[in-house]
Amino acid sequence: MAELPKHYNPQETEDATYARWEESGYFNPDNLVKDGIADKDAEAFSIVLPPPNVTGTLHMGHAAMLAIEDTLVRYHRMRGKRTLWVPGTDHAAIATQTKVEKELYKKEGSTRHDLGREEFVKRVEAFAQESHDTIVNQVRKMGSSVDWSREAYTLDEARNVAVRTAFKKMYDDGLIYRGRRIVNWDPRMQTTISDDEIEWREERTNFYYLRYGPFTIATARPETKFGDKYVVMHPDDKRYKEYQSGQKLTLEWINGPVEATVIKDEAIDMELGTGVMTITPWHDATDFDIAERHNLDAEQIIDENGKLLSIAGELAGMHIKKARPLIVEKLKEKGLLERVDENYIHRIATNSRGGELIEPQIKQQWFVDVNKKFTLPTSNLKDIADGAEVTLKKVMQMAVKSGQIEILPDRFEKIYFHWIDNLRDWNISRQLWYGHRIPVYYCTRGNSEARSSNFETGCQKPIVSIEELNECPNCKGPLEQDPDTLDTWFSSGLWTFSTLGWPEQTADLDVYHPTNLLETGYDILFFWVARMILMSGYLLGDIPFSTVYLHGLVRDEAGRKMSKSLDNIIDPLTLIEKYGADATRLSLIIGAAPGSDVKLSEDKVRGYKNFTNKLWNISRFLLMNMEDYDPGAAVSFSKDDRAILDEFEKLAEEITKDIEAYRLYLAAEKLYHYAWHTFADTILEASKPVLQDEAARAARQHVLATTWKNTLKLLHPFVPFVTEELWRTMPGDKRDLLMVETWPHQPHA
RNA sequence: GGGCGCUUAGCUCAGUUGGUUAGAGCGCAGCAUUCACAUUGCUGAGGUCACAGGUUCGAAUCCUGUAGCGCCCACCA
Repeated sequence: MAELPKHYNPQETEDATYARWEESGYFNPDNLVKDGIADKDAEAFSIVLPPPNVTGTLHMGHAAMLAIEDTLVRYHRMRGKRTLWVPGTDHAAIATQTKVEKELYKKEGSTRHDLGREEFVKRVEAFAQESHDTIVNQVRKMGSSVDWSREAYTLDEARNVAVRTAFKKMYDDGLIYRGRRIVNWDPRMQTTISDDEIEWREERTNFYYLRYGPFTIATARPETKFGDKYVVMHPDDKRYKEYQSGQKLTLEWINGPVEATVIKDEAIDMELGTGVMTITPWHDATDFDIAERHNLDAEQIIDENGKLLSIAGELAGMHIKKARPLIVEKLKEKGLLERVDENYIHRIATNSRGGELIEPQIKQQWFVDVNKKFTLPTSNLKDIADGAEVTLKKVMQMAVKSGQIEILPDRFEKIYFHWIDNLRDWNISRQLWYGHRIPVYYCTRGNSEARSSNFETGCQKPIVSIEELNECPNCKGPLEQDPDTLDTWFSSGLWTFSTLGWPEQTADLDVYHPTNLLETGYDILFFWVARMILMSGYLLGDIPFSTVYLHGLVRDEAGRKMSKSLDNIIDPLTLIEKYGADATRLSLIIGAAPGSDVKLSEDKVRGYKNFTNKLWNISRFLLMNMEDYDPGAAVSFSKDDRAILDEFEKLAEEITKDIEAYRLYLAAEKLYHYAWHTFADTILEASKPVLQDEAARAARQHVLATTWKNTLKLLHPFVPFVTEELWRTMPGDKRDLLMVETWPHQPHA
């Protein structure tokens, strides 16, 4: 038996250990079955890796995610289950495209339009590939036991088929429609974004009270007011009962007299200001809704670059930022400005990916209708019968309300329901070039404005196709594909089953779907988790996973978010190099209850590095006292021997319970305490004289060897590298790899 | 405006359905040096469990209120 070095040096062994795991093939459950490690009809345990964005490198949040998921996966694998963890990456359309556009502008001074669509997409693909390789390397460094043979990308060929299939089915069921609606337009990125991608900020601005005929109206955005020709008040407002709905008034406005129409609508807050407002349906969501209800005209004031249109008269062509003070000046001159409130707090919408101001615009876009009824032919959803008529909203609600999906911590279930209650139709089209192109074609024969026509008859209808089309299937005429791409979450929503082969009815889909667990950050509960429930519910009539485990954010030691501007980012790879992957993993698991943020400091990681060294030295001590150990010899245990074995049994039971209940932080802490302060400080110290005693030595050797081996098993999911390395040195019966050893406690036995 | 959460030792956090003197890690103080490990061991100091009421034989734990911090949602023009 070789003697171990005095200290544990993770750098020397981690990569080789990972290579041994990978070469064994046991990350792939098919091999577990083939080699008899898992029974061929053993229970399955499957999770998908939330695919990291190919926008660069992994951060501490990813490291936390990998640590938690790998711990659970390794536990279930040791429990003898057919365990599958599917890896992959996400094309993250808007984030990736923005990143490449920025670099392009910085390095070459050119825009995507200078390159053209095809060339630009090539550049993005090259960047994505590079990021992908970096990410894959980092995933390995963390020790993640993912099945690389099943790796997927949200934008690869197989996923494209899934996306087009899903789109077509939804379109055919009337759940996807194209419509002119008010959307969130980012003038800088030149694309729309969904409601969820908006980040609201508060800003102190001037609030202008303007004379509008006999009324006073108020606005923070006078530059939108040129075209206002509807004046709206609440139907119950007694102050304005002399005005009738539909009544016309001629009054003096910014660029001369206008004919205004009185509208009565209950959306108006009588308490607020004067209780009267004018509306700008083209550039405000509330106003748009009012206009829709009363069938009013909408006029565009601001163009897609944020500049005023001809309606602004002499200010046409000017950017709204510049124009505002000039408009105010003009209003003042005309005597239309009554007063200004200078301390008004205005909420402004910005793009959460890039921070640019959002300018609402009316645009032709594709939407998913979340309130439209459809029939679910077959349903595995609890409380929804085969053939039931439901809506997407209802599917999302029922999956959680019925208890079929459990969200941890459970307070997020409330947040989830609240979000669904407020959910509006999902804008899925993006004016980006990187992403799944919308699988819709327009026949352009005799129809030069194909995309803006209303598609009533024949081949003037849009053609939705799973296969790529080159000519119109009706008239063989030329086709034009919709230039837009899909919201990245449309493809991510399919992730649990698109990675398993859907739309093919594969064996993987049969065995591993629904997945058991979805572990991700709480910040993407709506973006992703909800969309997966929607897609799986609709396309499969099933849940995508039965448990959702939401981890918190990894913050710096002062509790601040890690960000470039604060320069407080800790790179997981740096930590791994300095302290080892095991110490890094433990520091992200201990003290991290689901849903709560973790504060990370290097001190914490250093502490766990010491712990891995302690484990090393426990083994070292044991080996030094095992030269004459005969694992097969019959021994009789003393009372103390039995006490050690009993105590371990209790520990194993507790750890198992904690892991089953997703209390990883508790399990890890208990193991830490047991290994260090019970096994090393108490049991080993007490064993030193016992090992000197000829009569008691053999039994104690046996107790220490078996207990320590079992402790390594319990520890393995948390600190896989050091335990795997130590496993090689342990005497007695064992499998080659600790990774596929049997868990030392069977629950429900 | 609506909703949710947090507040326990200097710091980071446990405390699983209310039950004996409230725990851990880090940090701090003292002691120990060729013992598996100084990346160590032993000992110790340190808490009116945010505050005020209430329920109970018994409350860090349940209820009500207050304060501070944080998060989510929302069409106050």
